[in-house]
Amino acid sequence: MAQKPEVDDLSEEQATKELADLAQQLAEANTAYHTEDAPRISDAEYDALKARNAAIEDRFPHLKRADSPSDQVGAAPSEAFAKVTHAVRMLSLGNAFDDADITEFDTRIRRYLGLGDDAKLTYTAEPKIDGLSLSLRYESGKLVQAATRGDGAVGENVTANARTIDDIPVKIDGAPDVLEIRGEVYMSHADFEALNARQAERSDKQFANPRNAAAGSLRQLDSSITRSRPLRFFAYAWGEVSEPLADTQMAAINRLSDLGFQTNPLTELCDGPSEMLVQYAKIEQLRAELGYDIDGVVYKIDDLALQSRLGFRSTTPRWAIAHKFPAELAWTRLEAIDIQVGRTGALSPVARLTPVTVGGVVVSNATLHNEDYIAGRDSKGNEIRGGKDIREGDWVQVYRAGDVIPKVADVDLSKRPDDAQPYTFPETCPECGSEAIREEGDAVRRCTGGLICPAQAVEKLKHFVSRAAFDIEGLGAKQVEQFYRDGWIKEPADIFTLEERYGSGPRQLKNREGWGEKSAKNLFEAIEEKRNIPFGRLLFALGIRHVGEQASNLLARFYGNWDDFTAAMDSAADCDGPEWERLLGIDGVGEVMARSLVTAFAQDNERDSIDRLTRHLTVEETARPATEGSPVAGKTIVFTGTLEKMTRAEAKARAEALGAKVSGSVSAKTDLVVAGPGAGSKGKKAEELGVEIIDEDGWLDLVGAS
DNA sequence: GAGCCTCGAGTTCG
DNA sequence: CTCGAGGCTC
Repeated sequence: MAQKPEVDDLSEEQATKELADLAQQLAEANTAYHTEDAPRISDAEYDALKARNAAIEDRFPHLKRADSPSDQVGAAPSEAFAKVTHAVRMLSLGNAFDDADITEFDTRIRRYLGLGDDAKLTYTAEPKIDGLSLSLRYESGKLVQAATRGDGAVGENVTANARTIDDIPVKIDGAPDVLEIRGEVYMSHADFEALNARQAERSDKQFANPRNAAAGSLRQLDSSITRSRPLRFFAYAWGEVSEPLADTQMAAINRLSDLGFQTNPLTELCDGPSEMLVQYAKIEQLRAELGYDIDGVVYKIDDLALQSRLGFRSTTPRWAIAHKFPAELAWTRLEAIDIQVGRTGALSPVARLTPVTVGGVVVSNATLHNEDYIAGRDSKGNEIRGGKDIREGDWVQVYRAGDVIPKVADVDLSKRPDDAQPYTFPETCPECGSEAIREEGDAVRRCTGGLICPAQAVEKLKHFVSRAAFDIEGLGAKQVEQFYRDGWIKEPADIFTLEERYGSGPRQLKNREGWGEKSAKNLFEAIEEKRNIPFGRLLFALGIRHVGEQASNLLARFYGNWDDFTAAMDSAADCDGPEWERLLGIDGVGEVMARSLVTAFAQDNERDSIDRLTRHLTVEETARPATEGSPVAGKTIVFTGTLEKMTRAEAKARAEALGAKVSGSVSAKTDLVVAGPGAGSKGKKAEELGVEIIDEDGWLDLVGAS
C-alpha cells in the first residue's frame, strides 16, 4: 500500500478503479472473517484498507460506491476489541416453553432444597429483553469496564462504547467498592425505525431488527458512531460484588434502581407457578405496546440465600428460568433435502428452502435432524407432526428454535405436489460411497468409510483446529478445506510440517491465491505457537468419539501427563485388568467412552497418526486439581442418614466444588463419613473401618458454611 | 430400570 | 440451541 500514489494524485479513473478493488478486498476480508471464522488479513491491514478507502471517498465523494465498505455496519473484526475474562461467569438461562415446564421448575427447586409442596417459595417475574447482555464493572463508584457476554467466560471490552449510552452512569454513589452490574442493551421500536429511516436517507444499510441494530451499534470500533445510536440499558443482575446488595432479588433490583440504573417496571413478585403464569399472560398481553422487543419472561427465586444454595448447573443457574414466547412461524417451499457428512460419519439431512423471513432473518437452510424426523417419527417411534413425512417439493412450516436454529415444524399436505415421492434416506455415503450403517437403537446413520471418506477426514481436521482444540489463528475451516483439497494437509501432523514443505521453495504458500508474504508468515507463527499444547486440548482435538471437551479435560486432570496416559491406554487395550478398572473408576467415564478411547489408541492407523502428530508437540502437563485451601480436596466422602440443613444433592455439589469425590458406599478408600440422624449400616461400617465420622454441623464447620 | 443431569455432535446466520 | 445418548443415582 505504501507504493500506492497519494490520494491527491489520483485521477478519477484510477480512483474509481481502486474504490472497486478496495470494496472487493474488504468484502472478501469480511467474508473470510465472519463466515470462515478465520481472518485472511490482519486487523492492521484491514484498517489500512478501510482508511485508504475513506481517504479516496473523501477526495472524490461523487465516486462513492453504493456498496461502499465505509457504510458496512458491524463489519469490523471483533479481534479489534480486547478480550475480557469475567470475574463471575455470565451464564445463560434454562428455557421453558409451556406451563408444565414452569411447574416442573418449581418442583425441581423444592426437591433440591428439600421443601414440601406447601412451603412458600417466592419468585420474581420480569420481561426478558431481546437485546445483548452486558456486564459493567464499577470500582469505587466509577465505571472501569464494560464487557459483552462472549462465550460466558470471556467477552469483549466495549467500555468506550458503553460510556456513550445514556442509561449507563459512568459514576455511581453509595455503591460497594467492587460492583458488576449486568443487564441488557436494547433499542426501542421508535428509535429503531428512526435509525433505519436515517440510514435510508443516506442510502446506508438497513437493520433487520432492533436487536441486530443494537448489536451492530454496540460493536462499533468508533465509539462516536455508538454515541449517535439510541441505545438503552436495563439492569437486572450482578456479577462480582464486594458486599451483598440485598437479601432478595427484588430488593437488589430496587437497589440497582436507587444507584441510578433503569430497571424494568414490570418486575413483580409471584408466590408460585400459578401466579407466575398469570404474570406471564399479563406481560404477553402488554408485549405489543411495550415499545421494545421482549422474547419471554424470566423467573428467579427471590431469596438470595436460596439462590446461592441452589447454585449452578454446568451452564445455567438452578434458581432461574426463561419462559419463552411461542416462536414466529413461516411457510415456505422445501426445494431439496441434502445430506451432510460429519466428523464421526453421521449423515445429517438438511432442508434447502425457498428463502423466507422468520423472526427478522432470512432462512434458506434448516436442519431435518435425522432419518426418523423426516419420516415423521421420533427416536422412540412416536409420531411427530402427526406422523406426516416430509418430501422434497412440500410446503413446510419453519421456525427458529430458541430464535436461532431453523427447524421444519410442519407440512401442509393439501399443498403437496402430486408427484412428490417419500424421501428415501441414502444407505451409502454421498461423499465416498461407503456403506452407511445405522446401529440398532441409534438415531443416526453413519458412513463406514472412516478416513477414506474425504468428508470425514476434512471434518476431523476442522475439529482439530477448532476453538476448543488447537485454535490456530489463520487456519480456520475454509483454509483447512483448501489445504486438504490440494493435498497439503491430510492429517493433523501435516500442519506442523507445513512450513518445512511450503515455507520456501518452488511451491510456496505466500504465492498462493489469497495468501501473501505477511499472512503466510503469520500462519507459520501461529502454528509454531501451538507446538506447546495442553494435554486436554490435544486429547479433545483428536476427535475420539464420545470424548469431548469436558471428558478430555477430566482425563487430563486425572492422568496429568500424556505419556502416563498413553501408557495407561496401552495397558487397558484389552478392556480388562487394573488399568481398565482404573479408567472406568473415573467419575464421568463409563464403558462406552472407555472403549472408544482405548480402541482409538490401540488401532494401528489411528495410533500411528497420533504418534506422528505428538512427535511435533510438547504436551503440557495438567496440574491435578489443587483446590487451594480446601480441607477436603482429593478426599472421598460419603453422606449418610438424614441431612437437615441441606439436601444430598447440595452437599454433594458443595463437596465436589471443593475437590472431593462423593461416593455412595463406605469402603476402605473412604476418608470421611458425614452422618446425620438415622445413619444405619454405613455408619456402622465406617466405625468398623475406623473412618472418620462427623455430623452435619461438623461438616458445615469444616467447609466454612453454616 | 427409571429418571435425572451432563455432555457430545450437529446445526444456522450474522 | 436442540436432540440423543452416556453416566450416575435412587
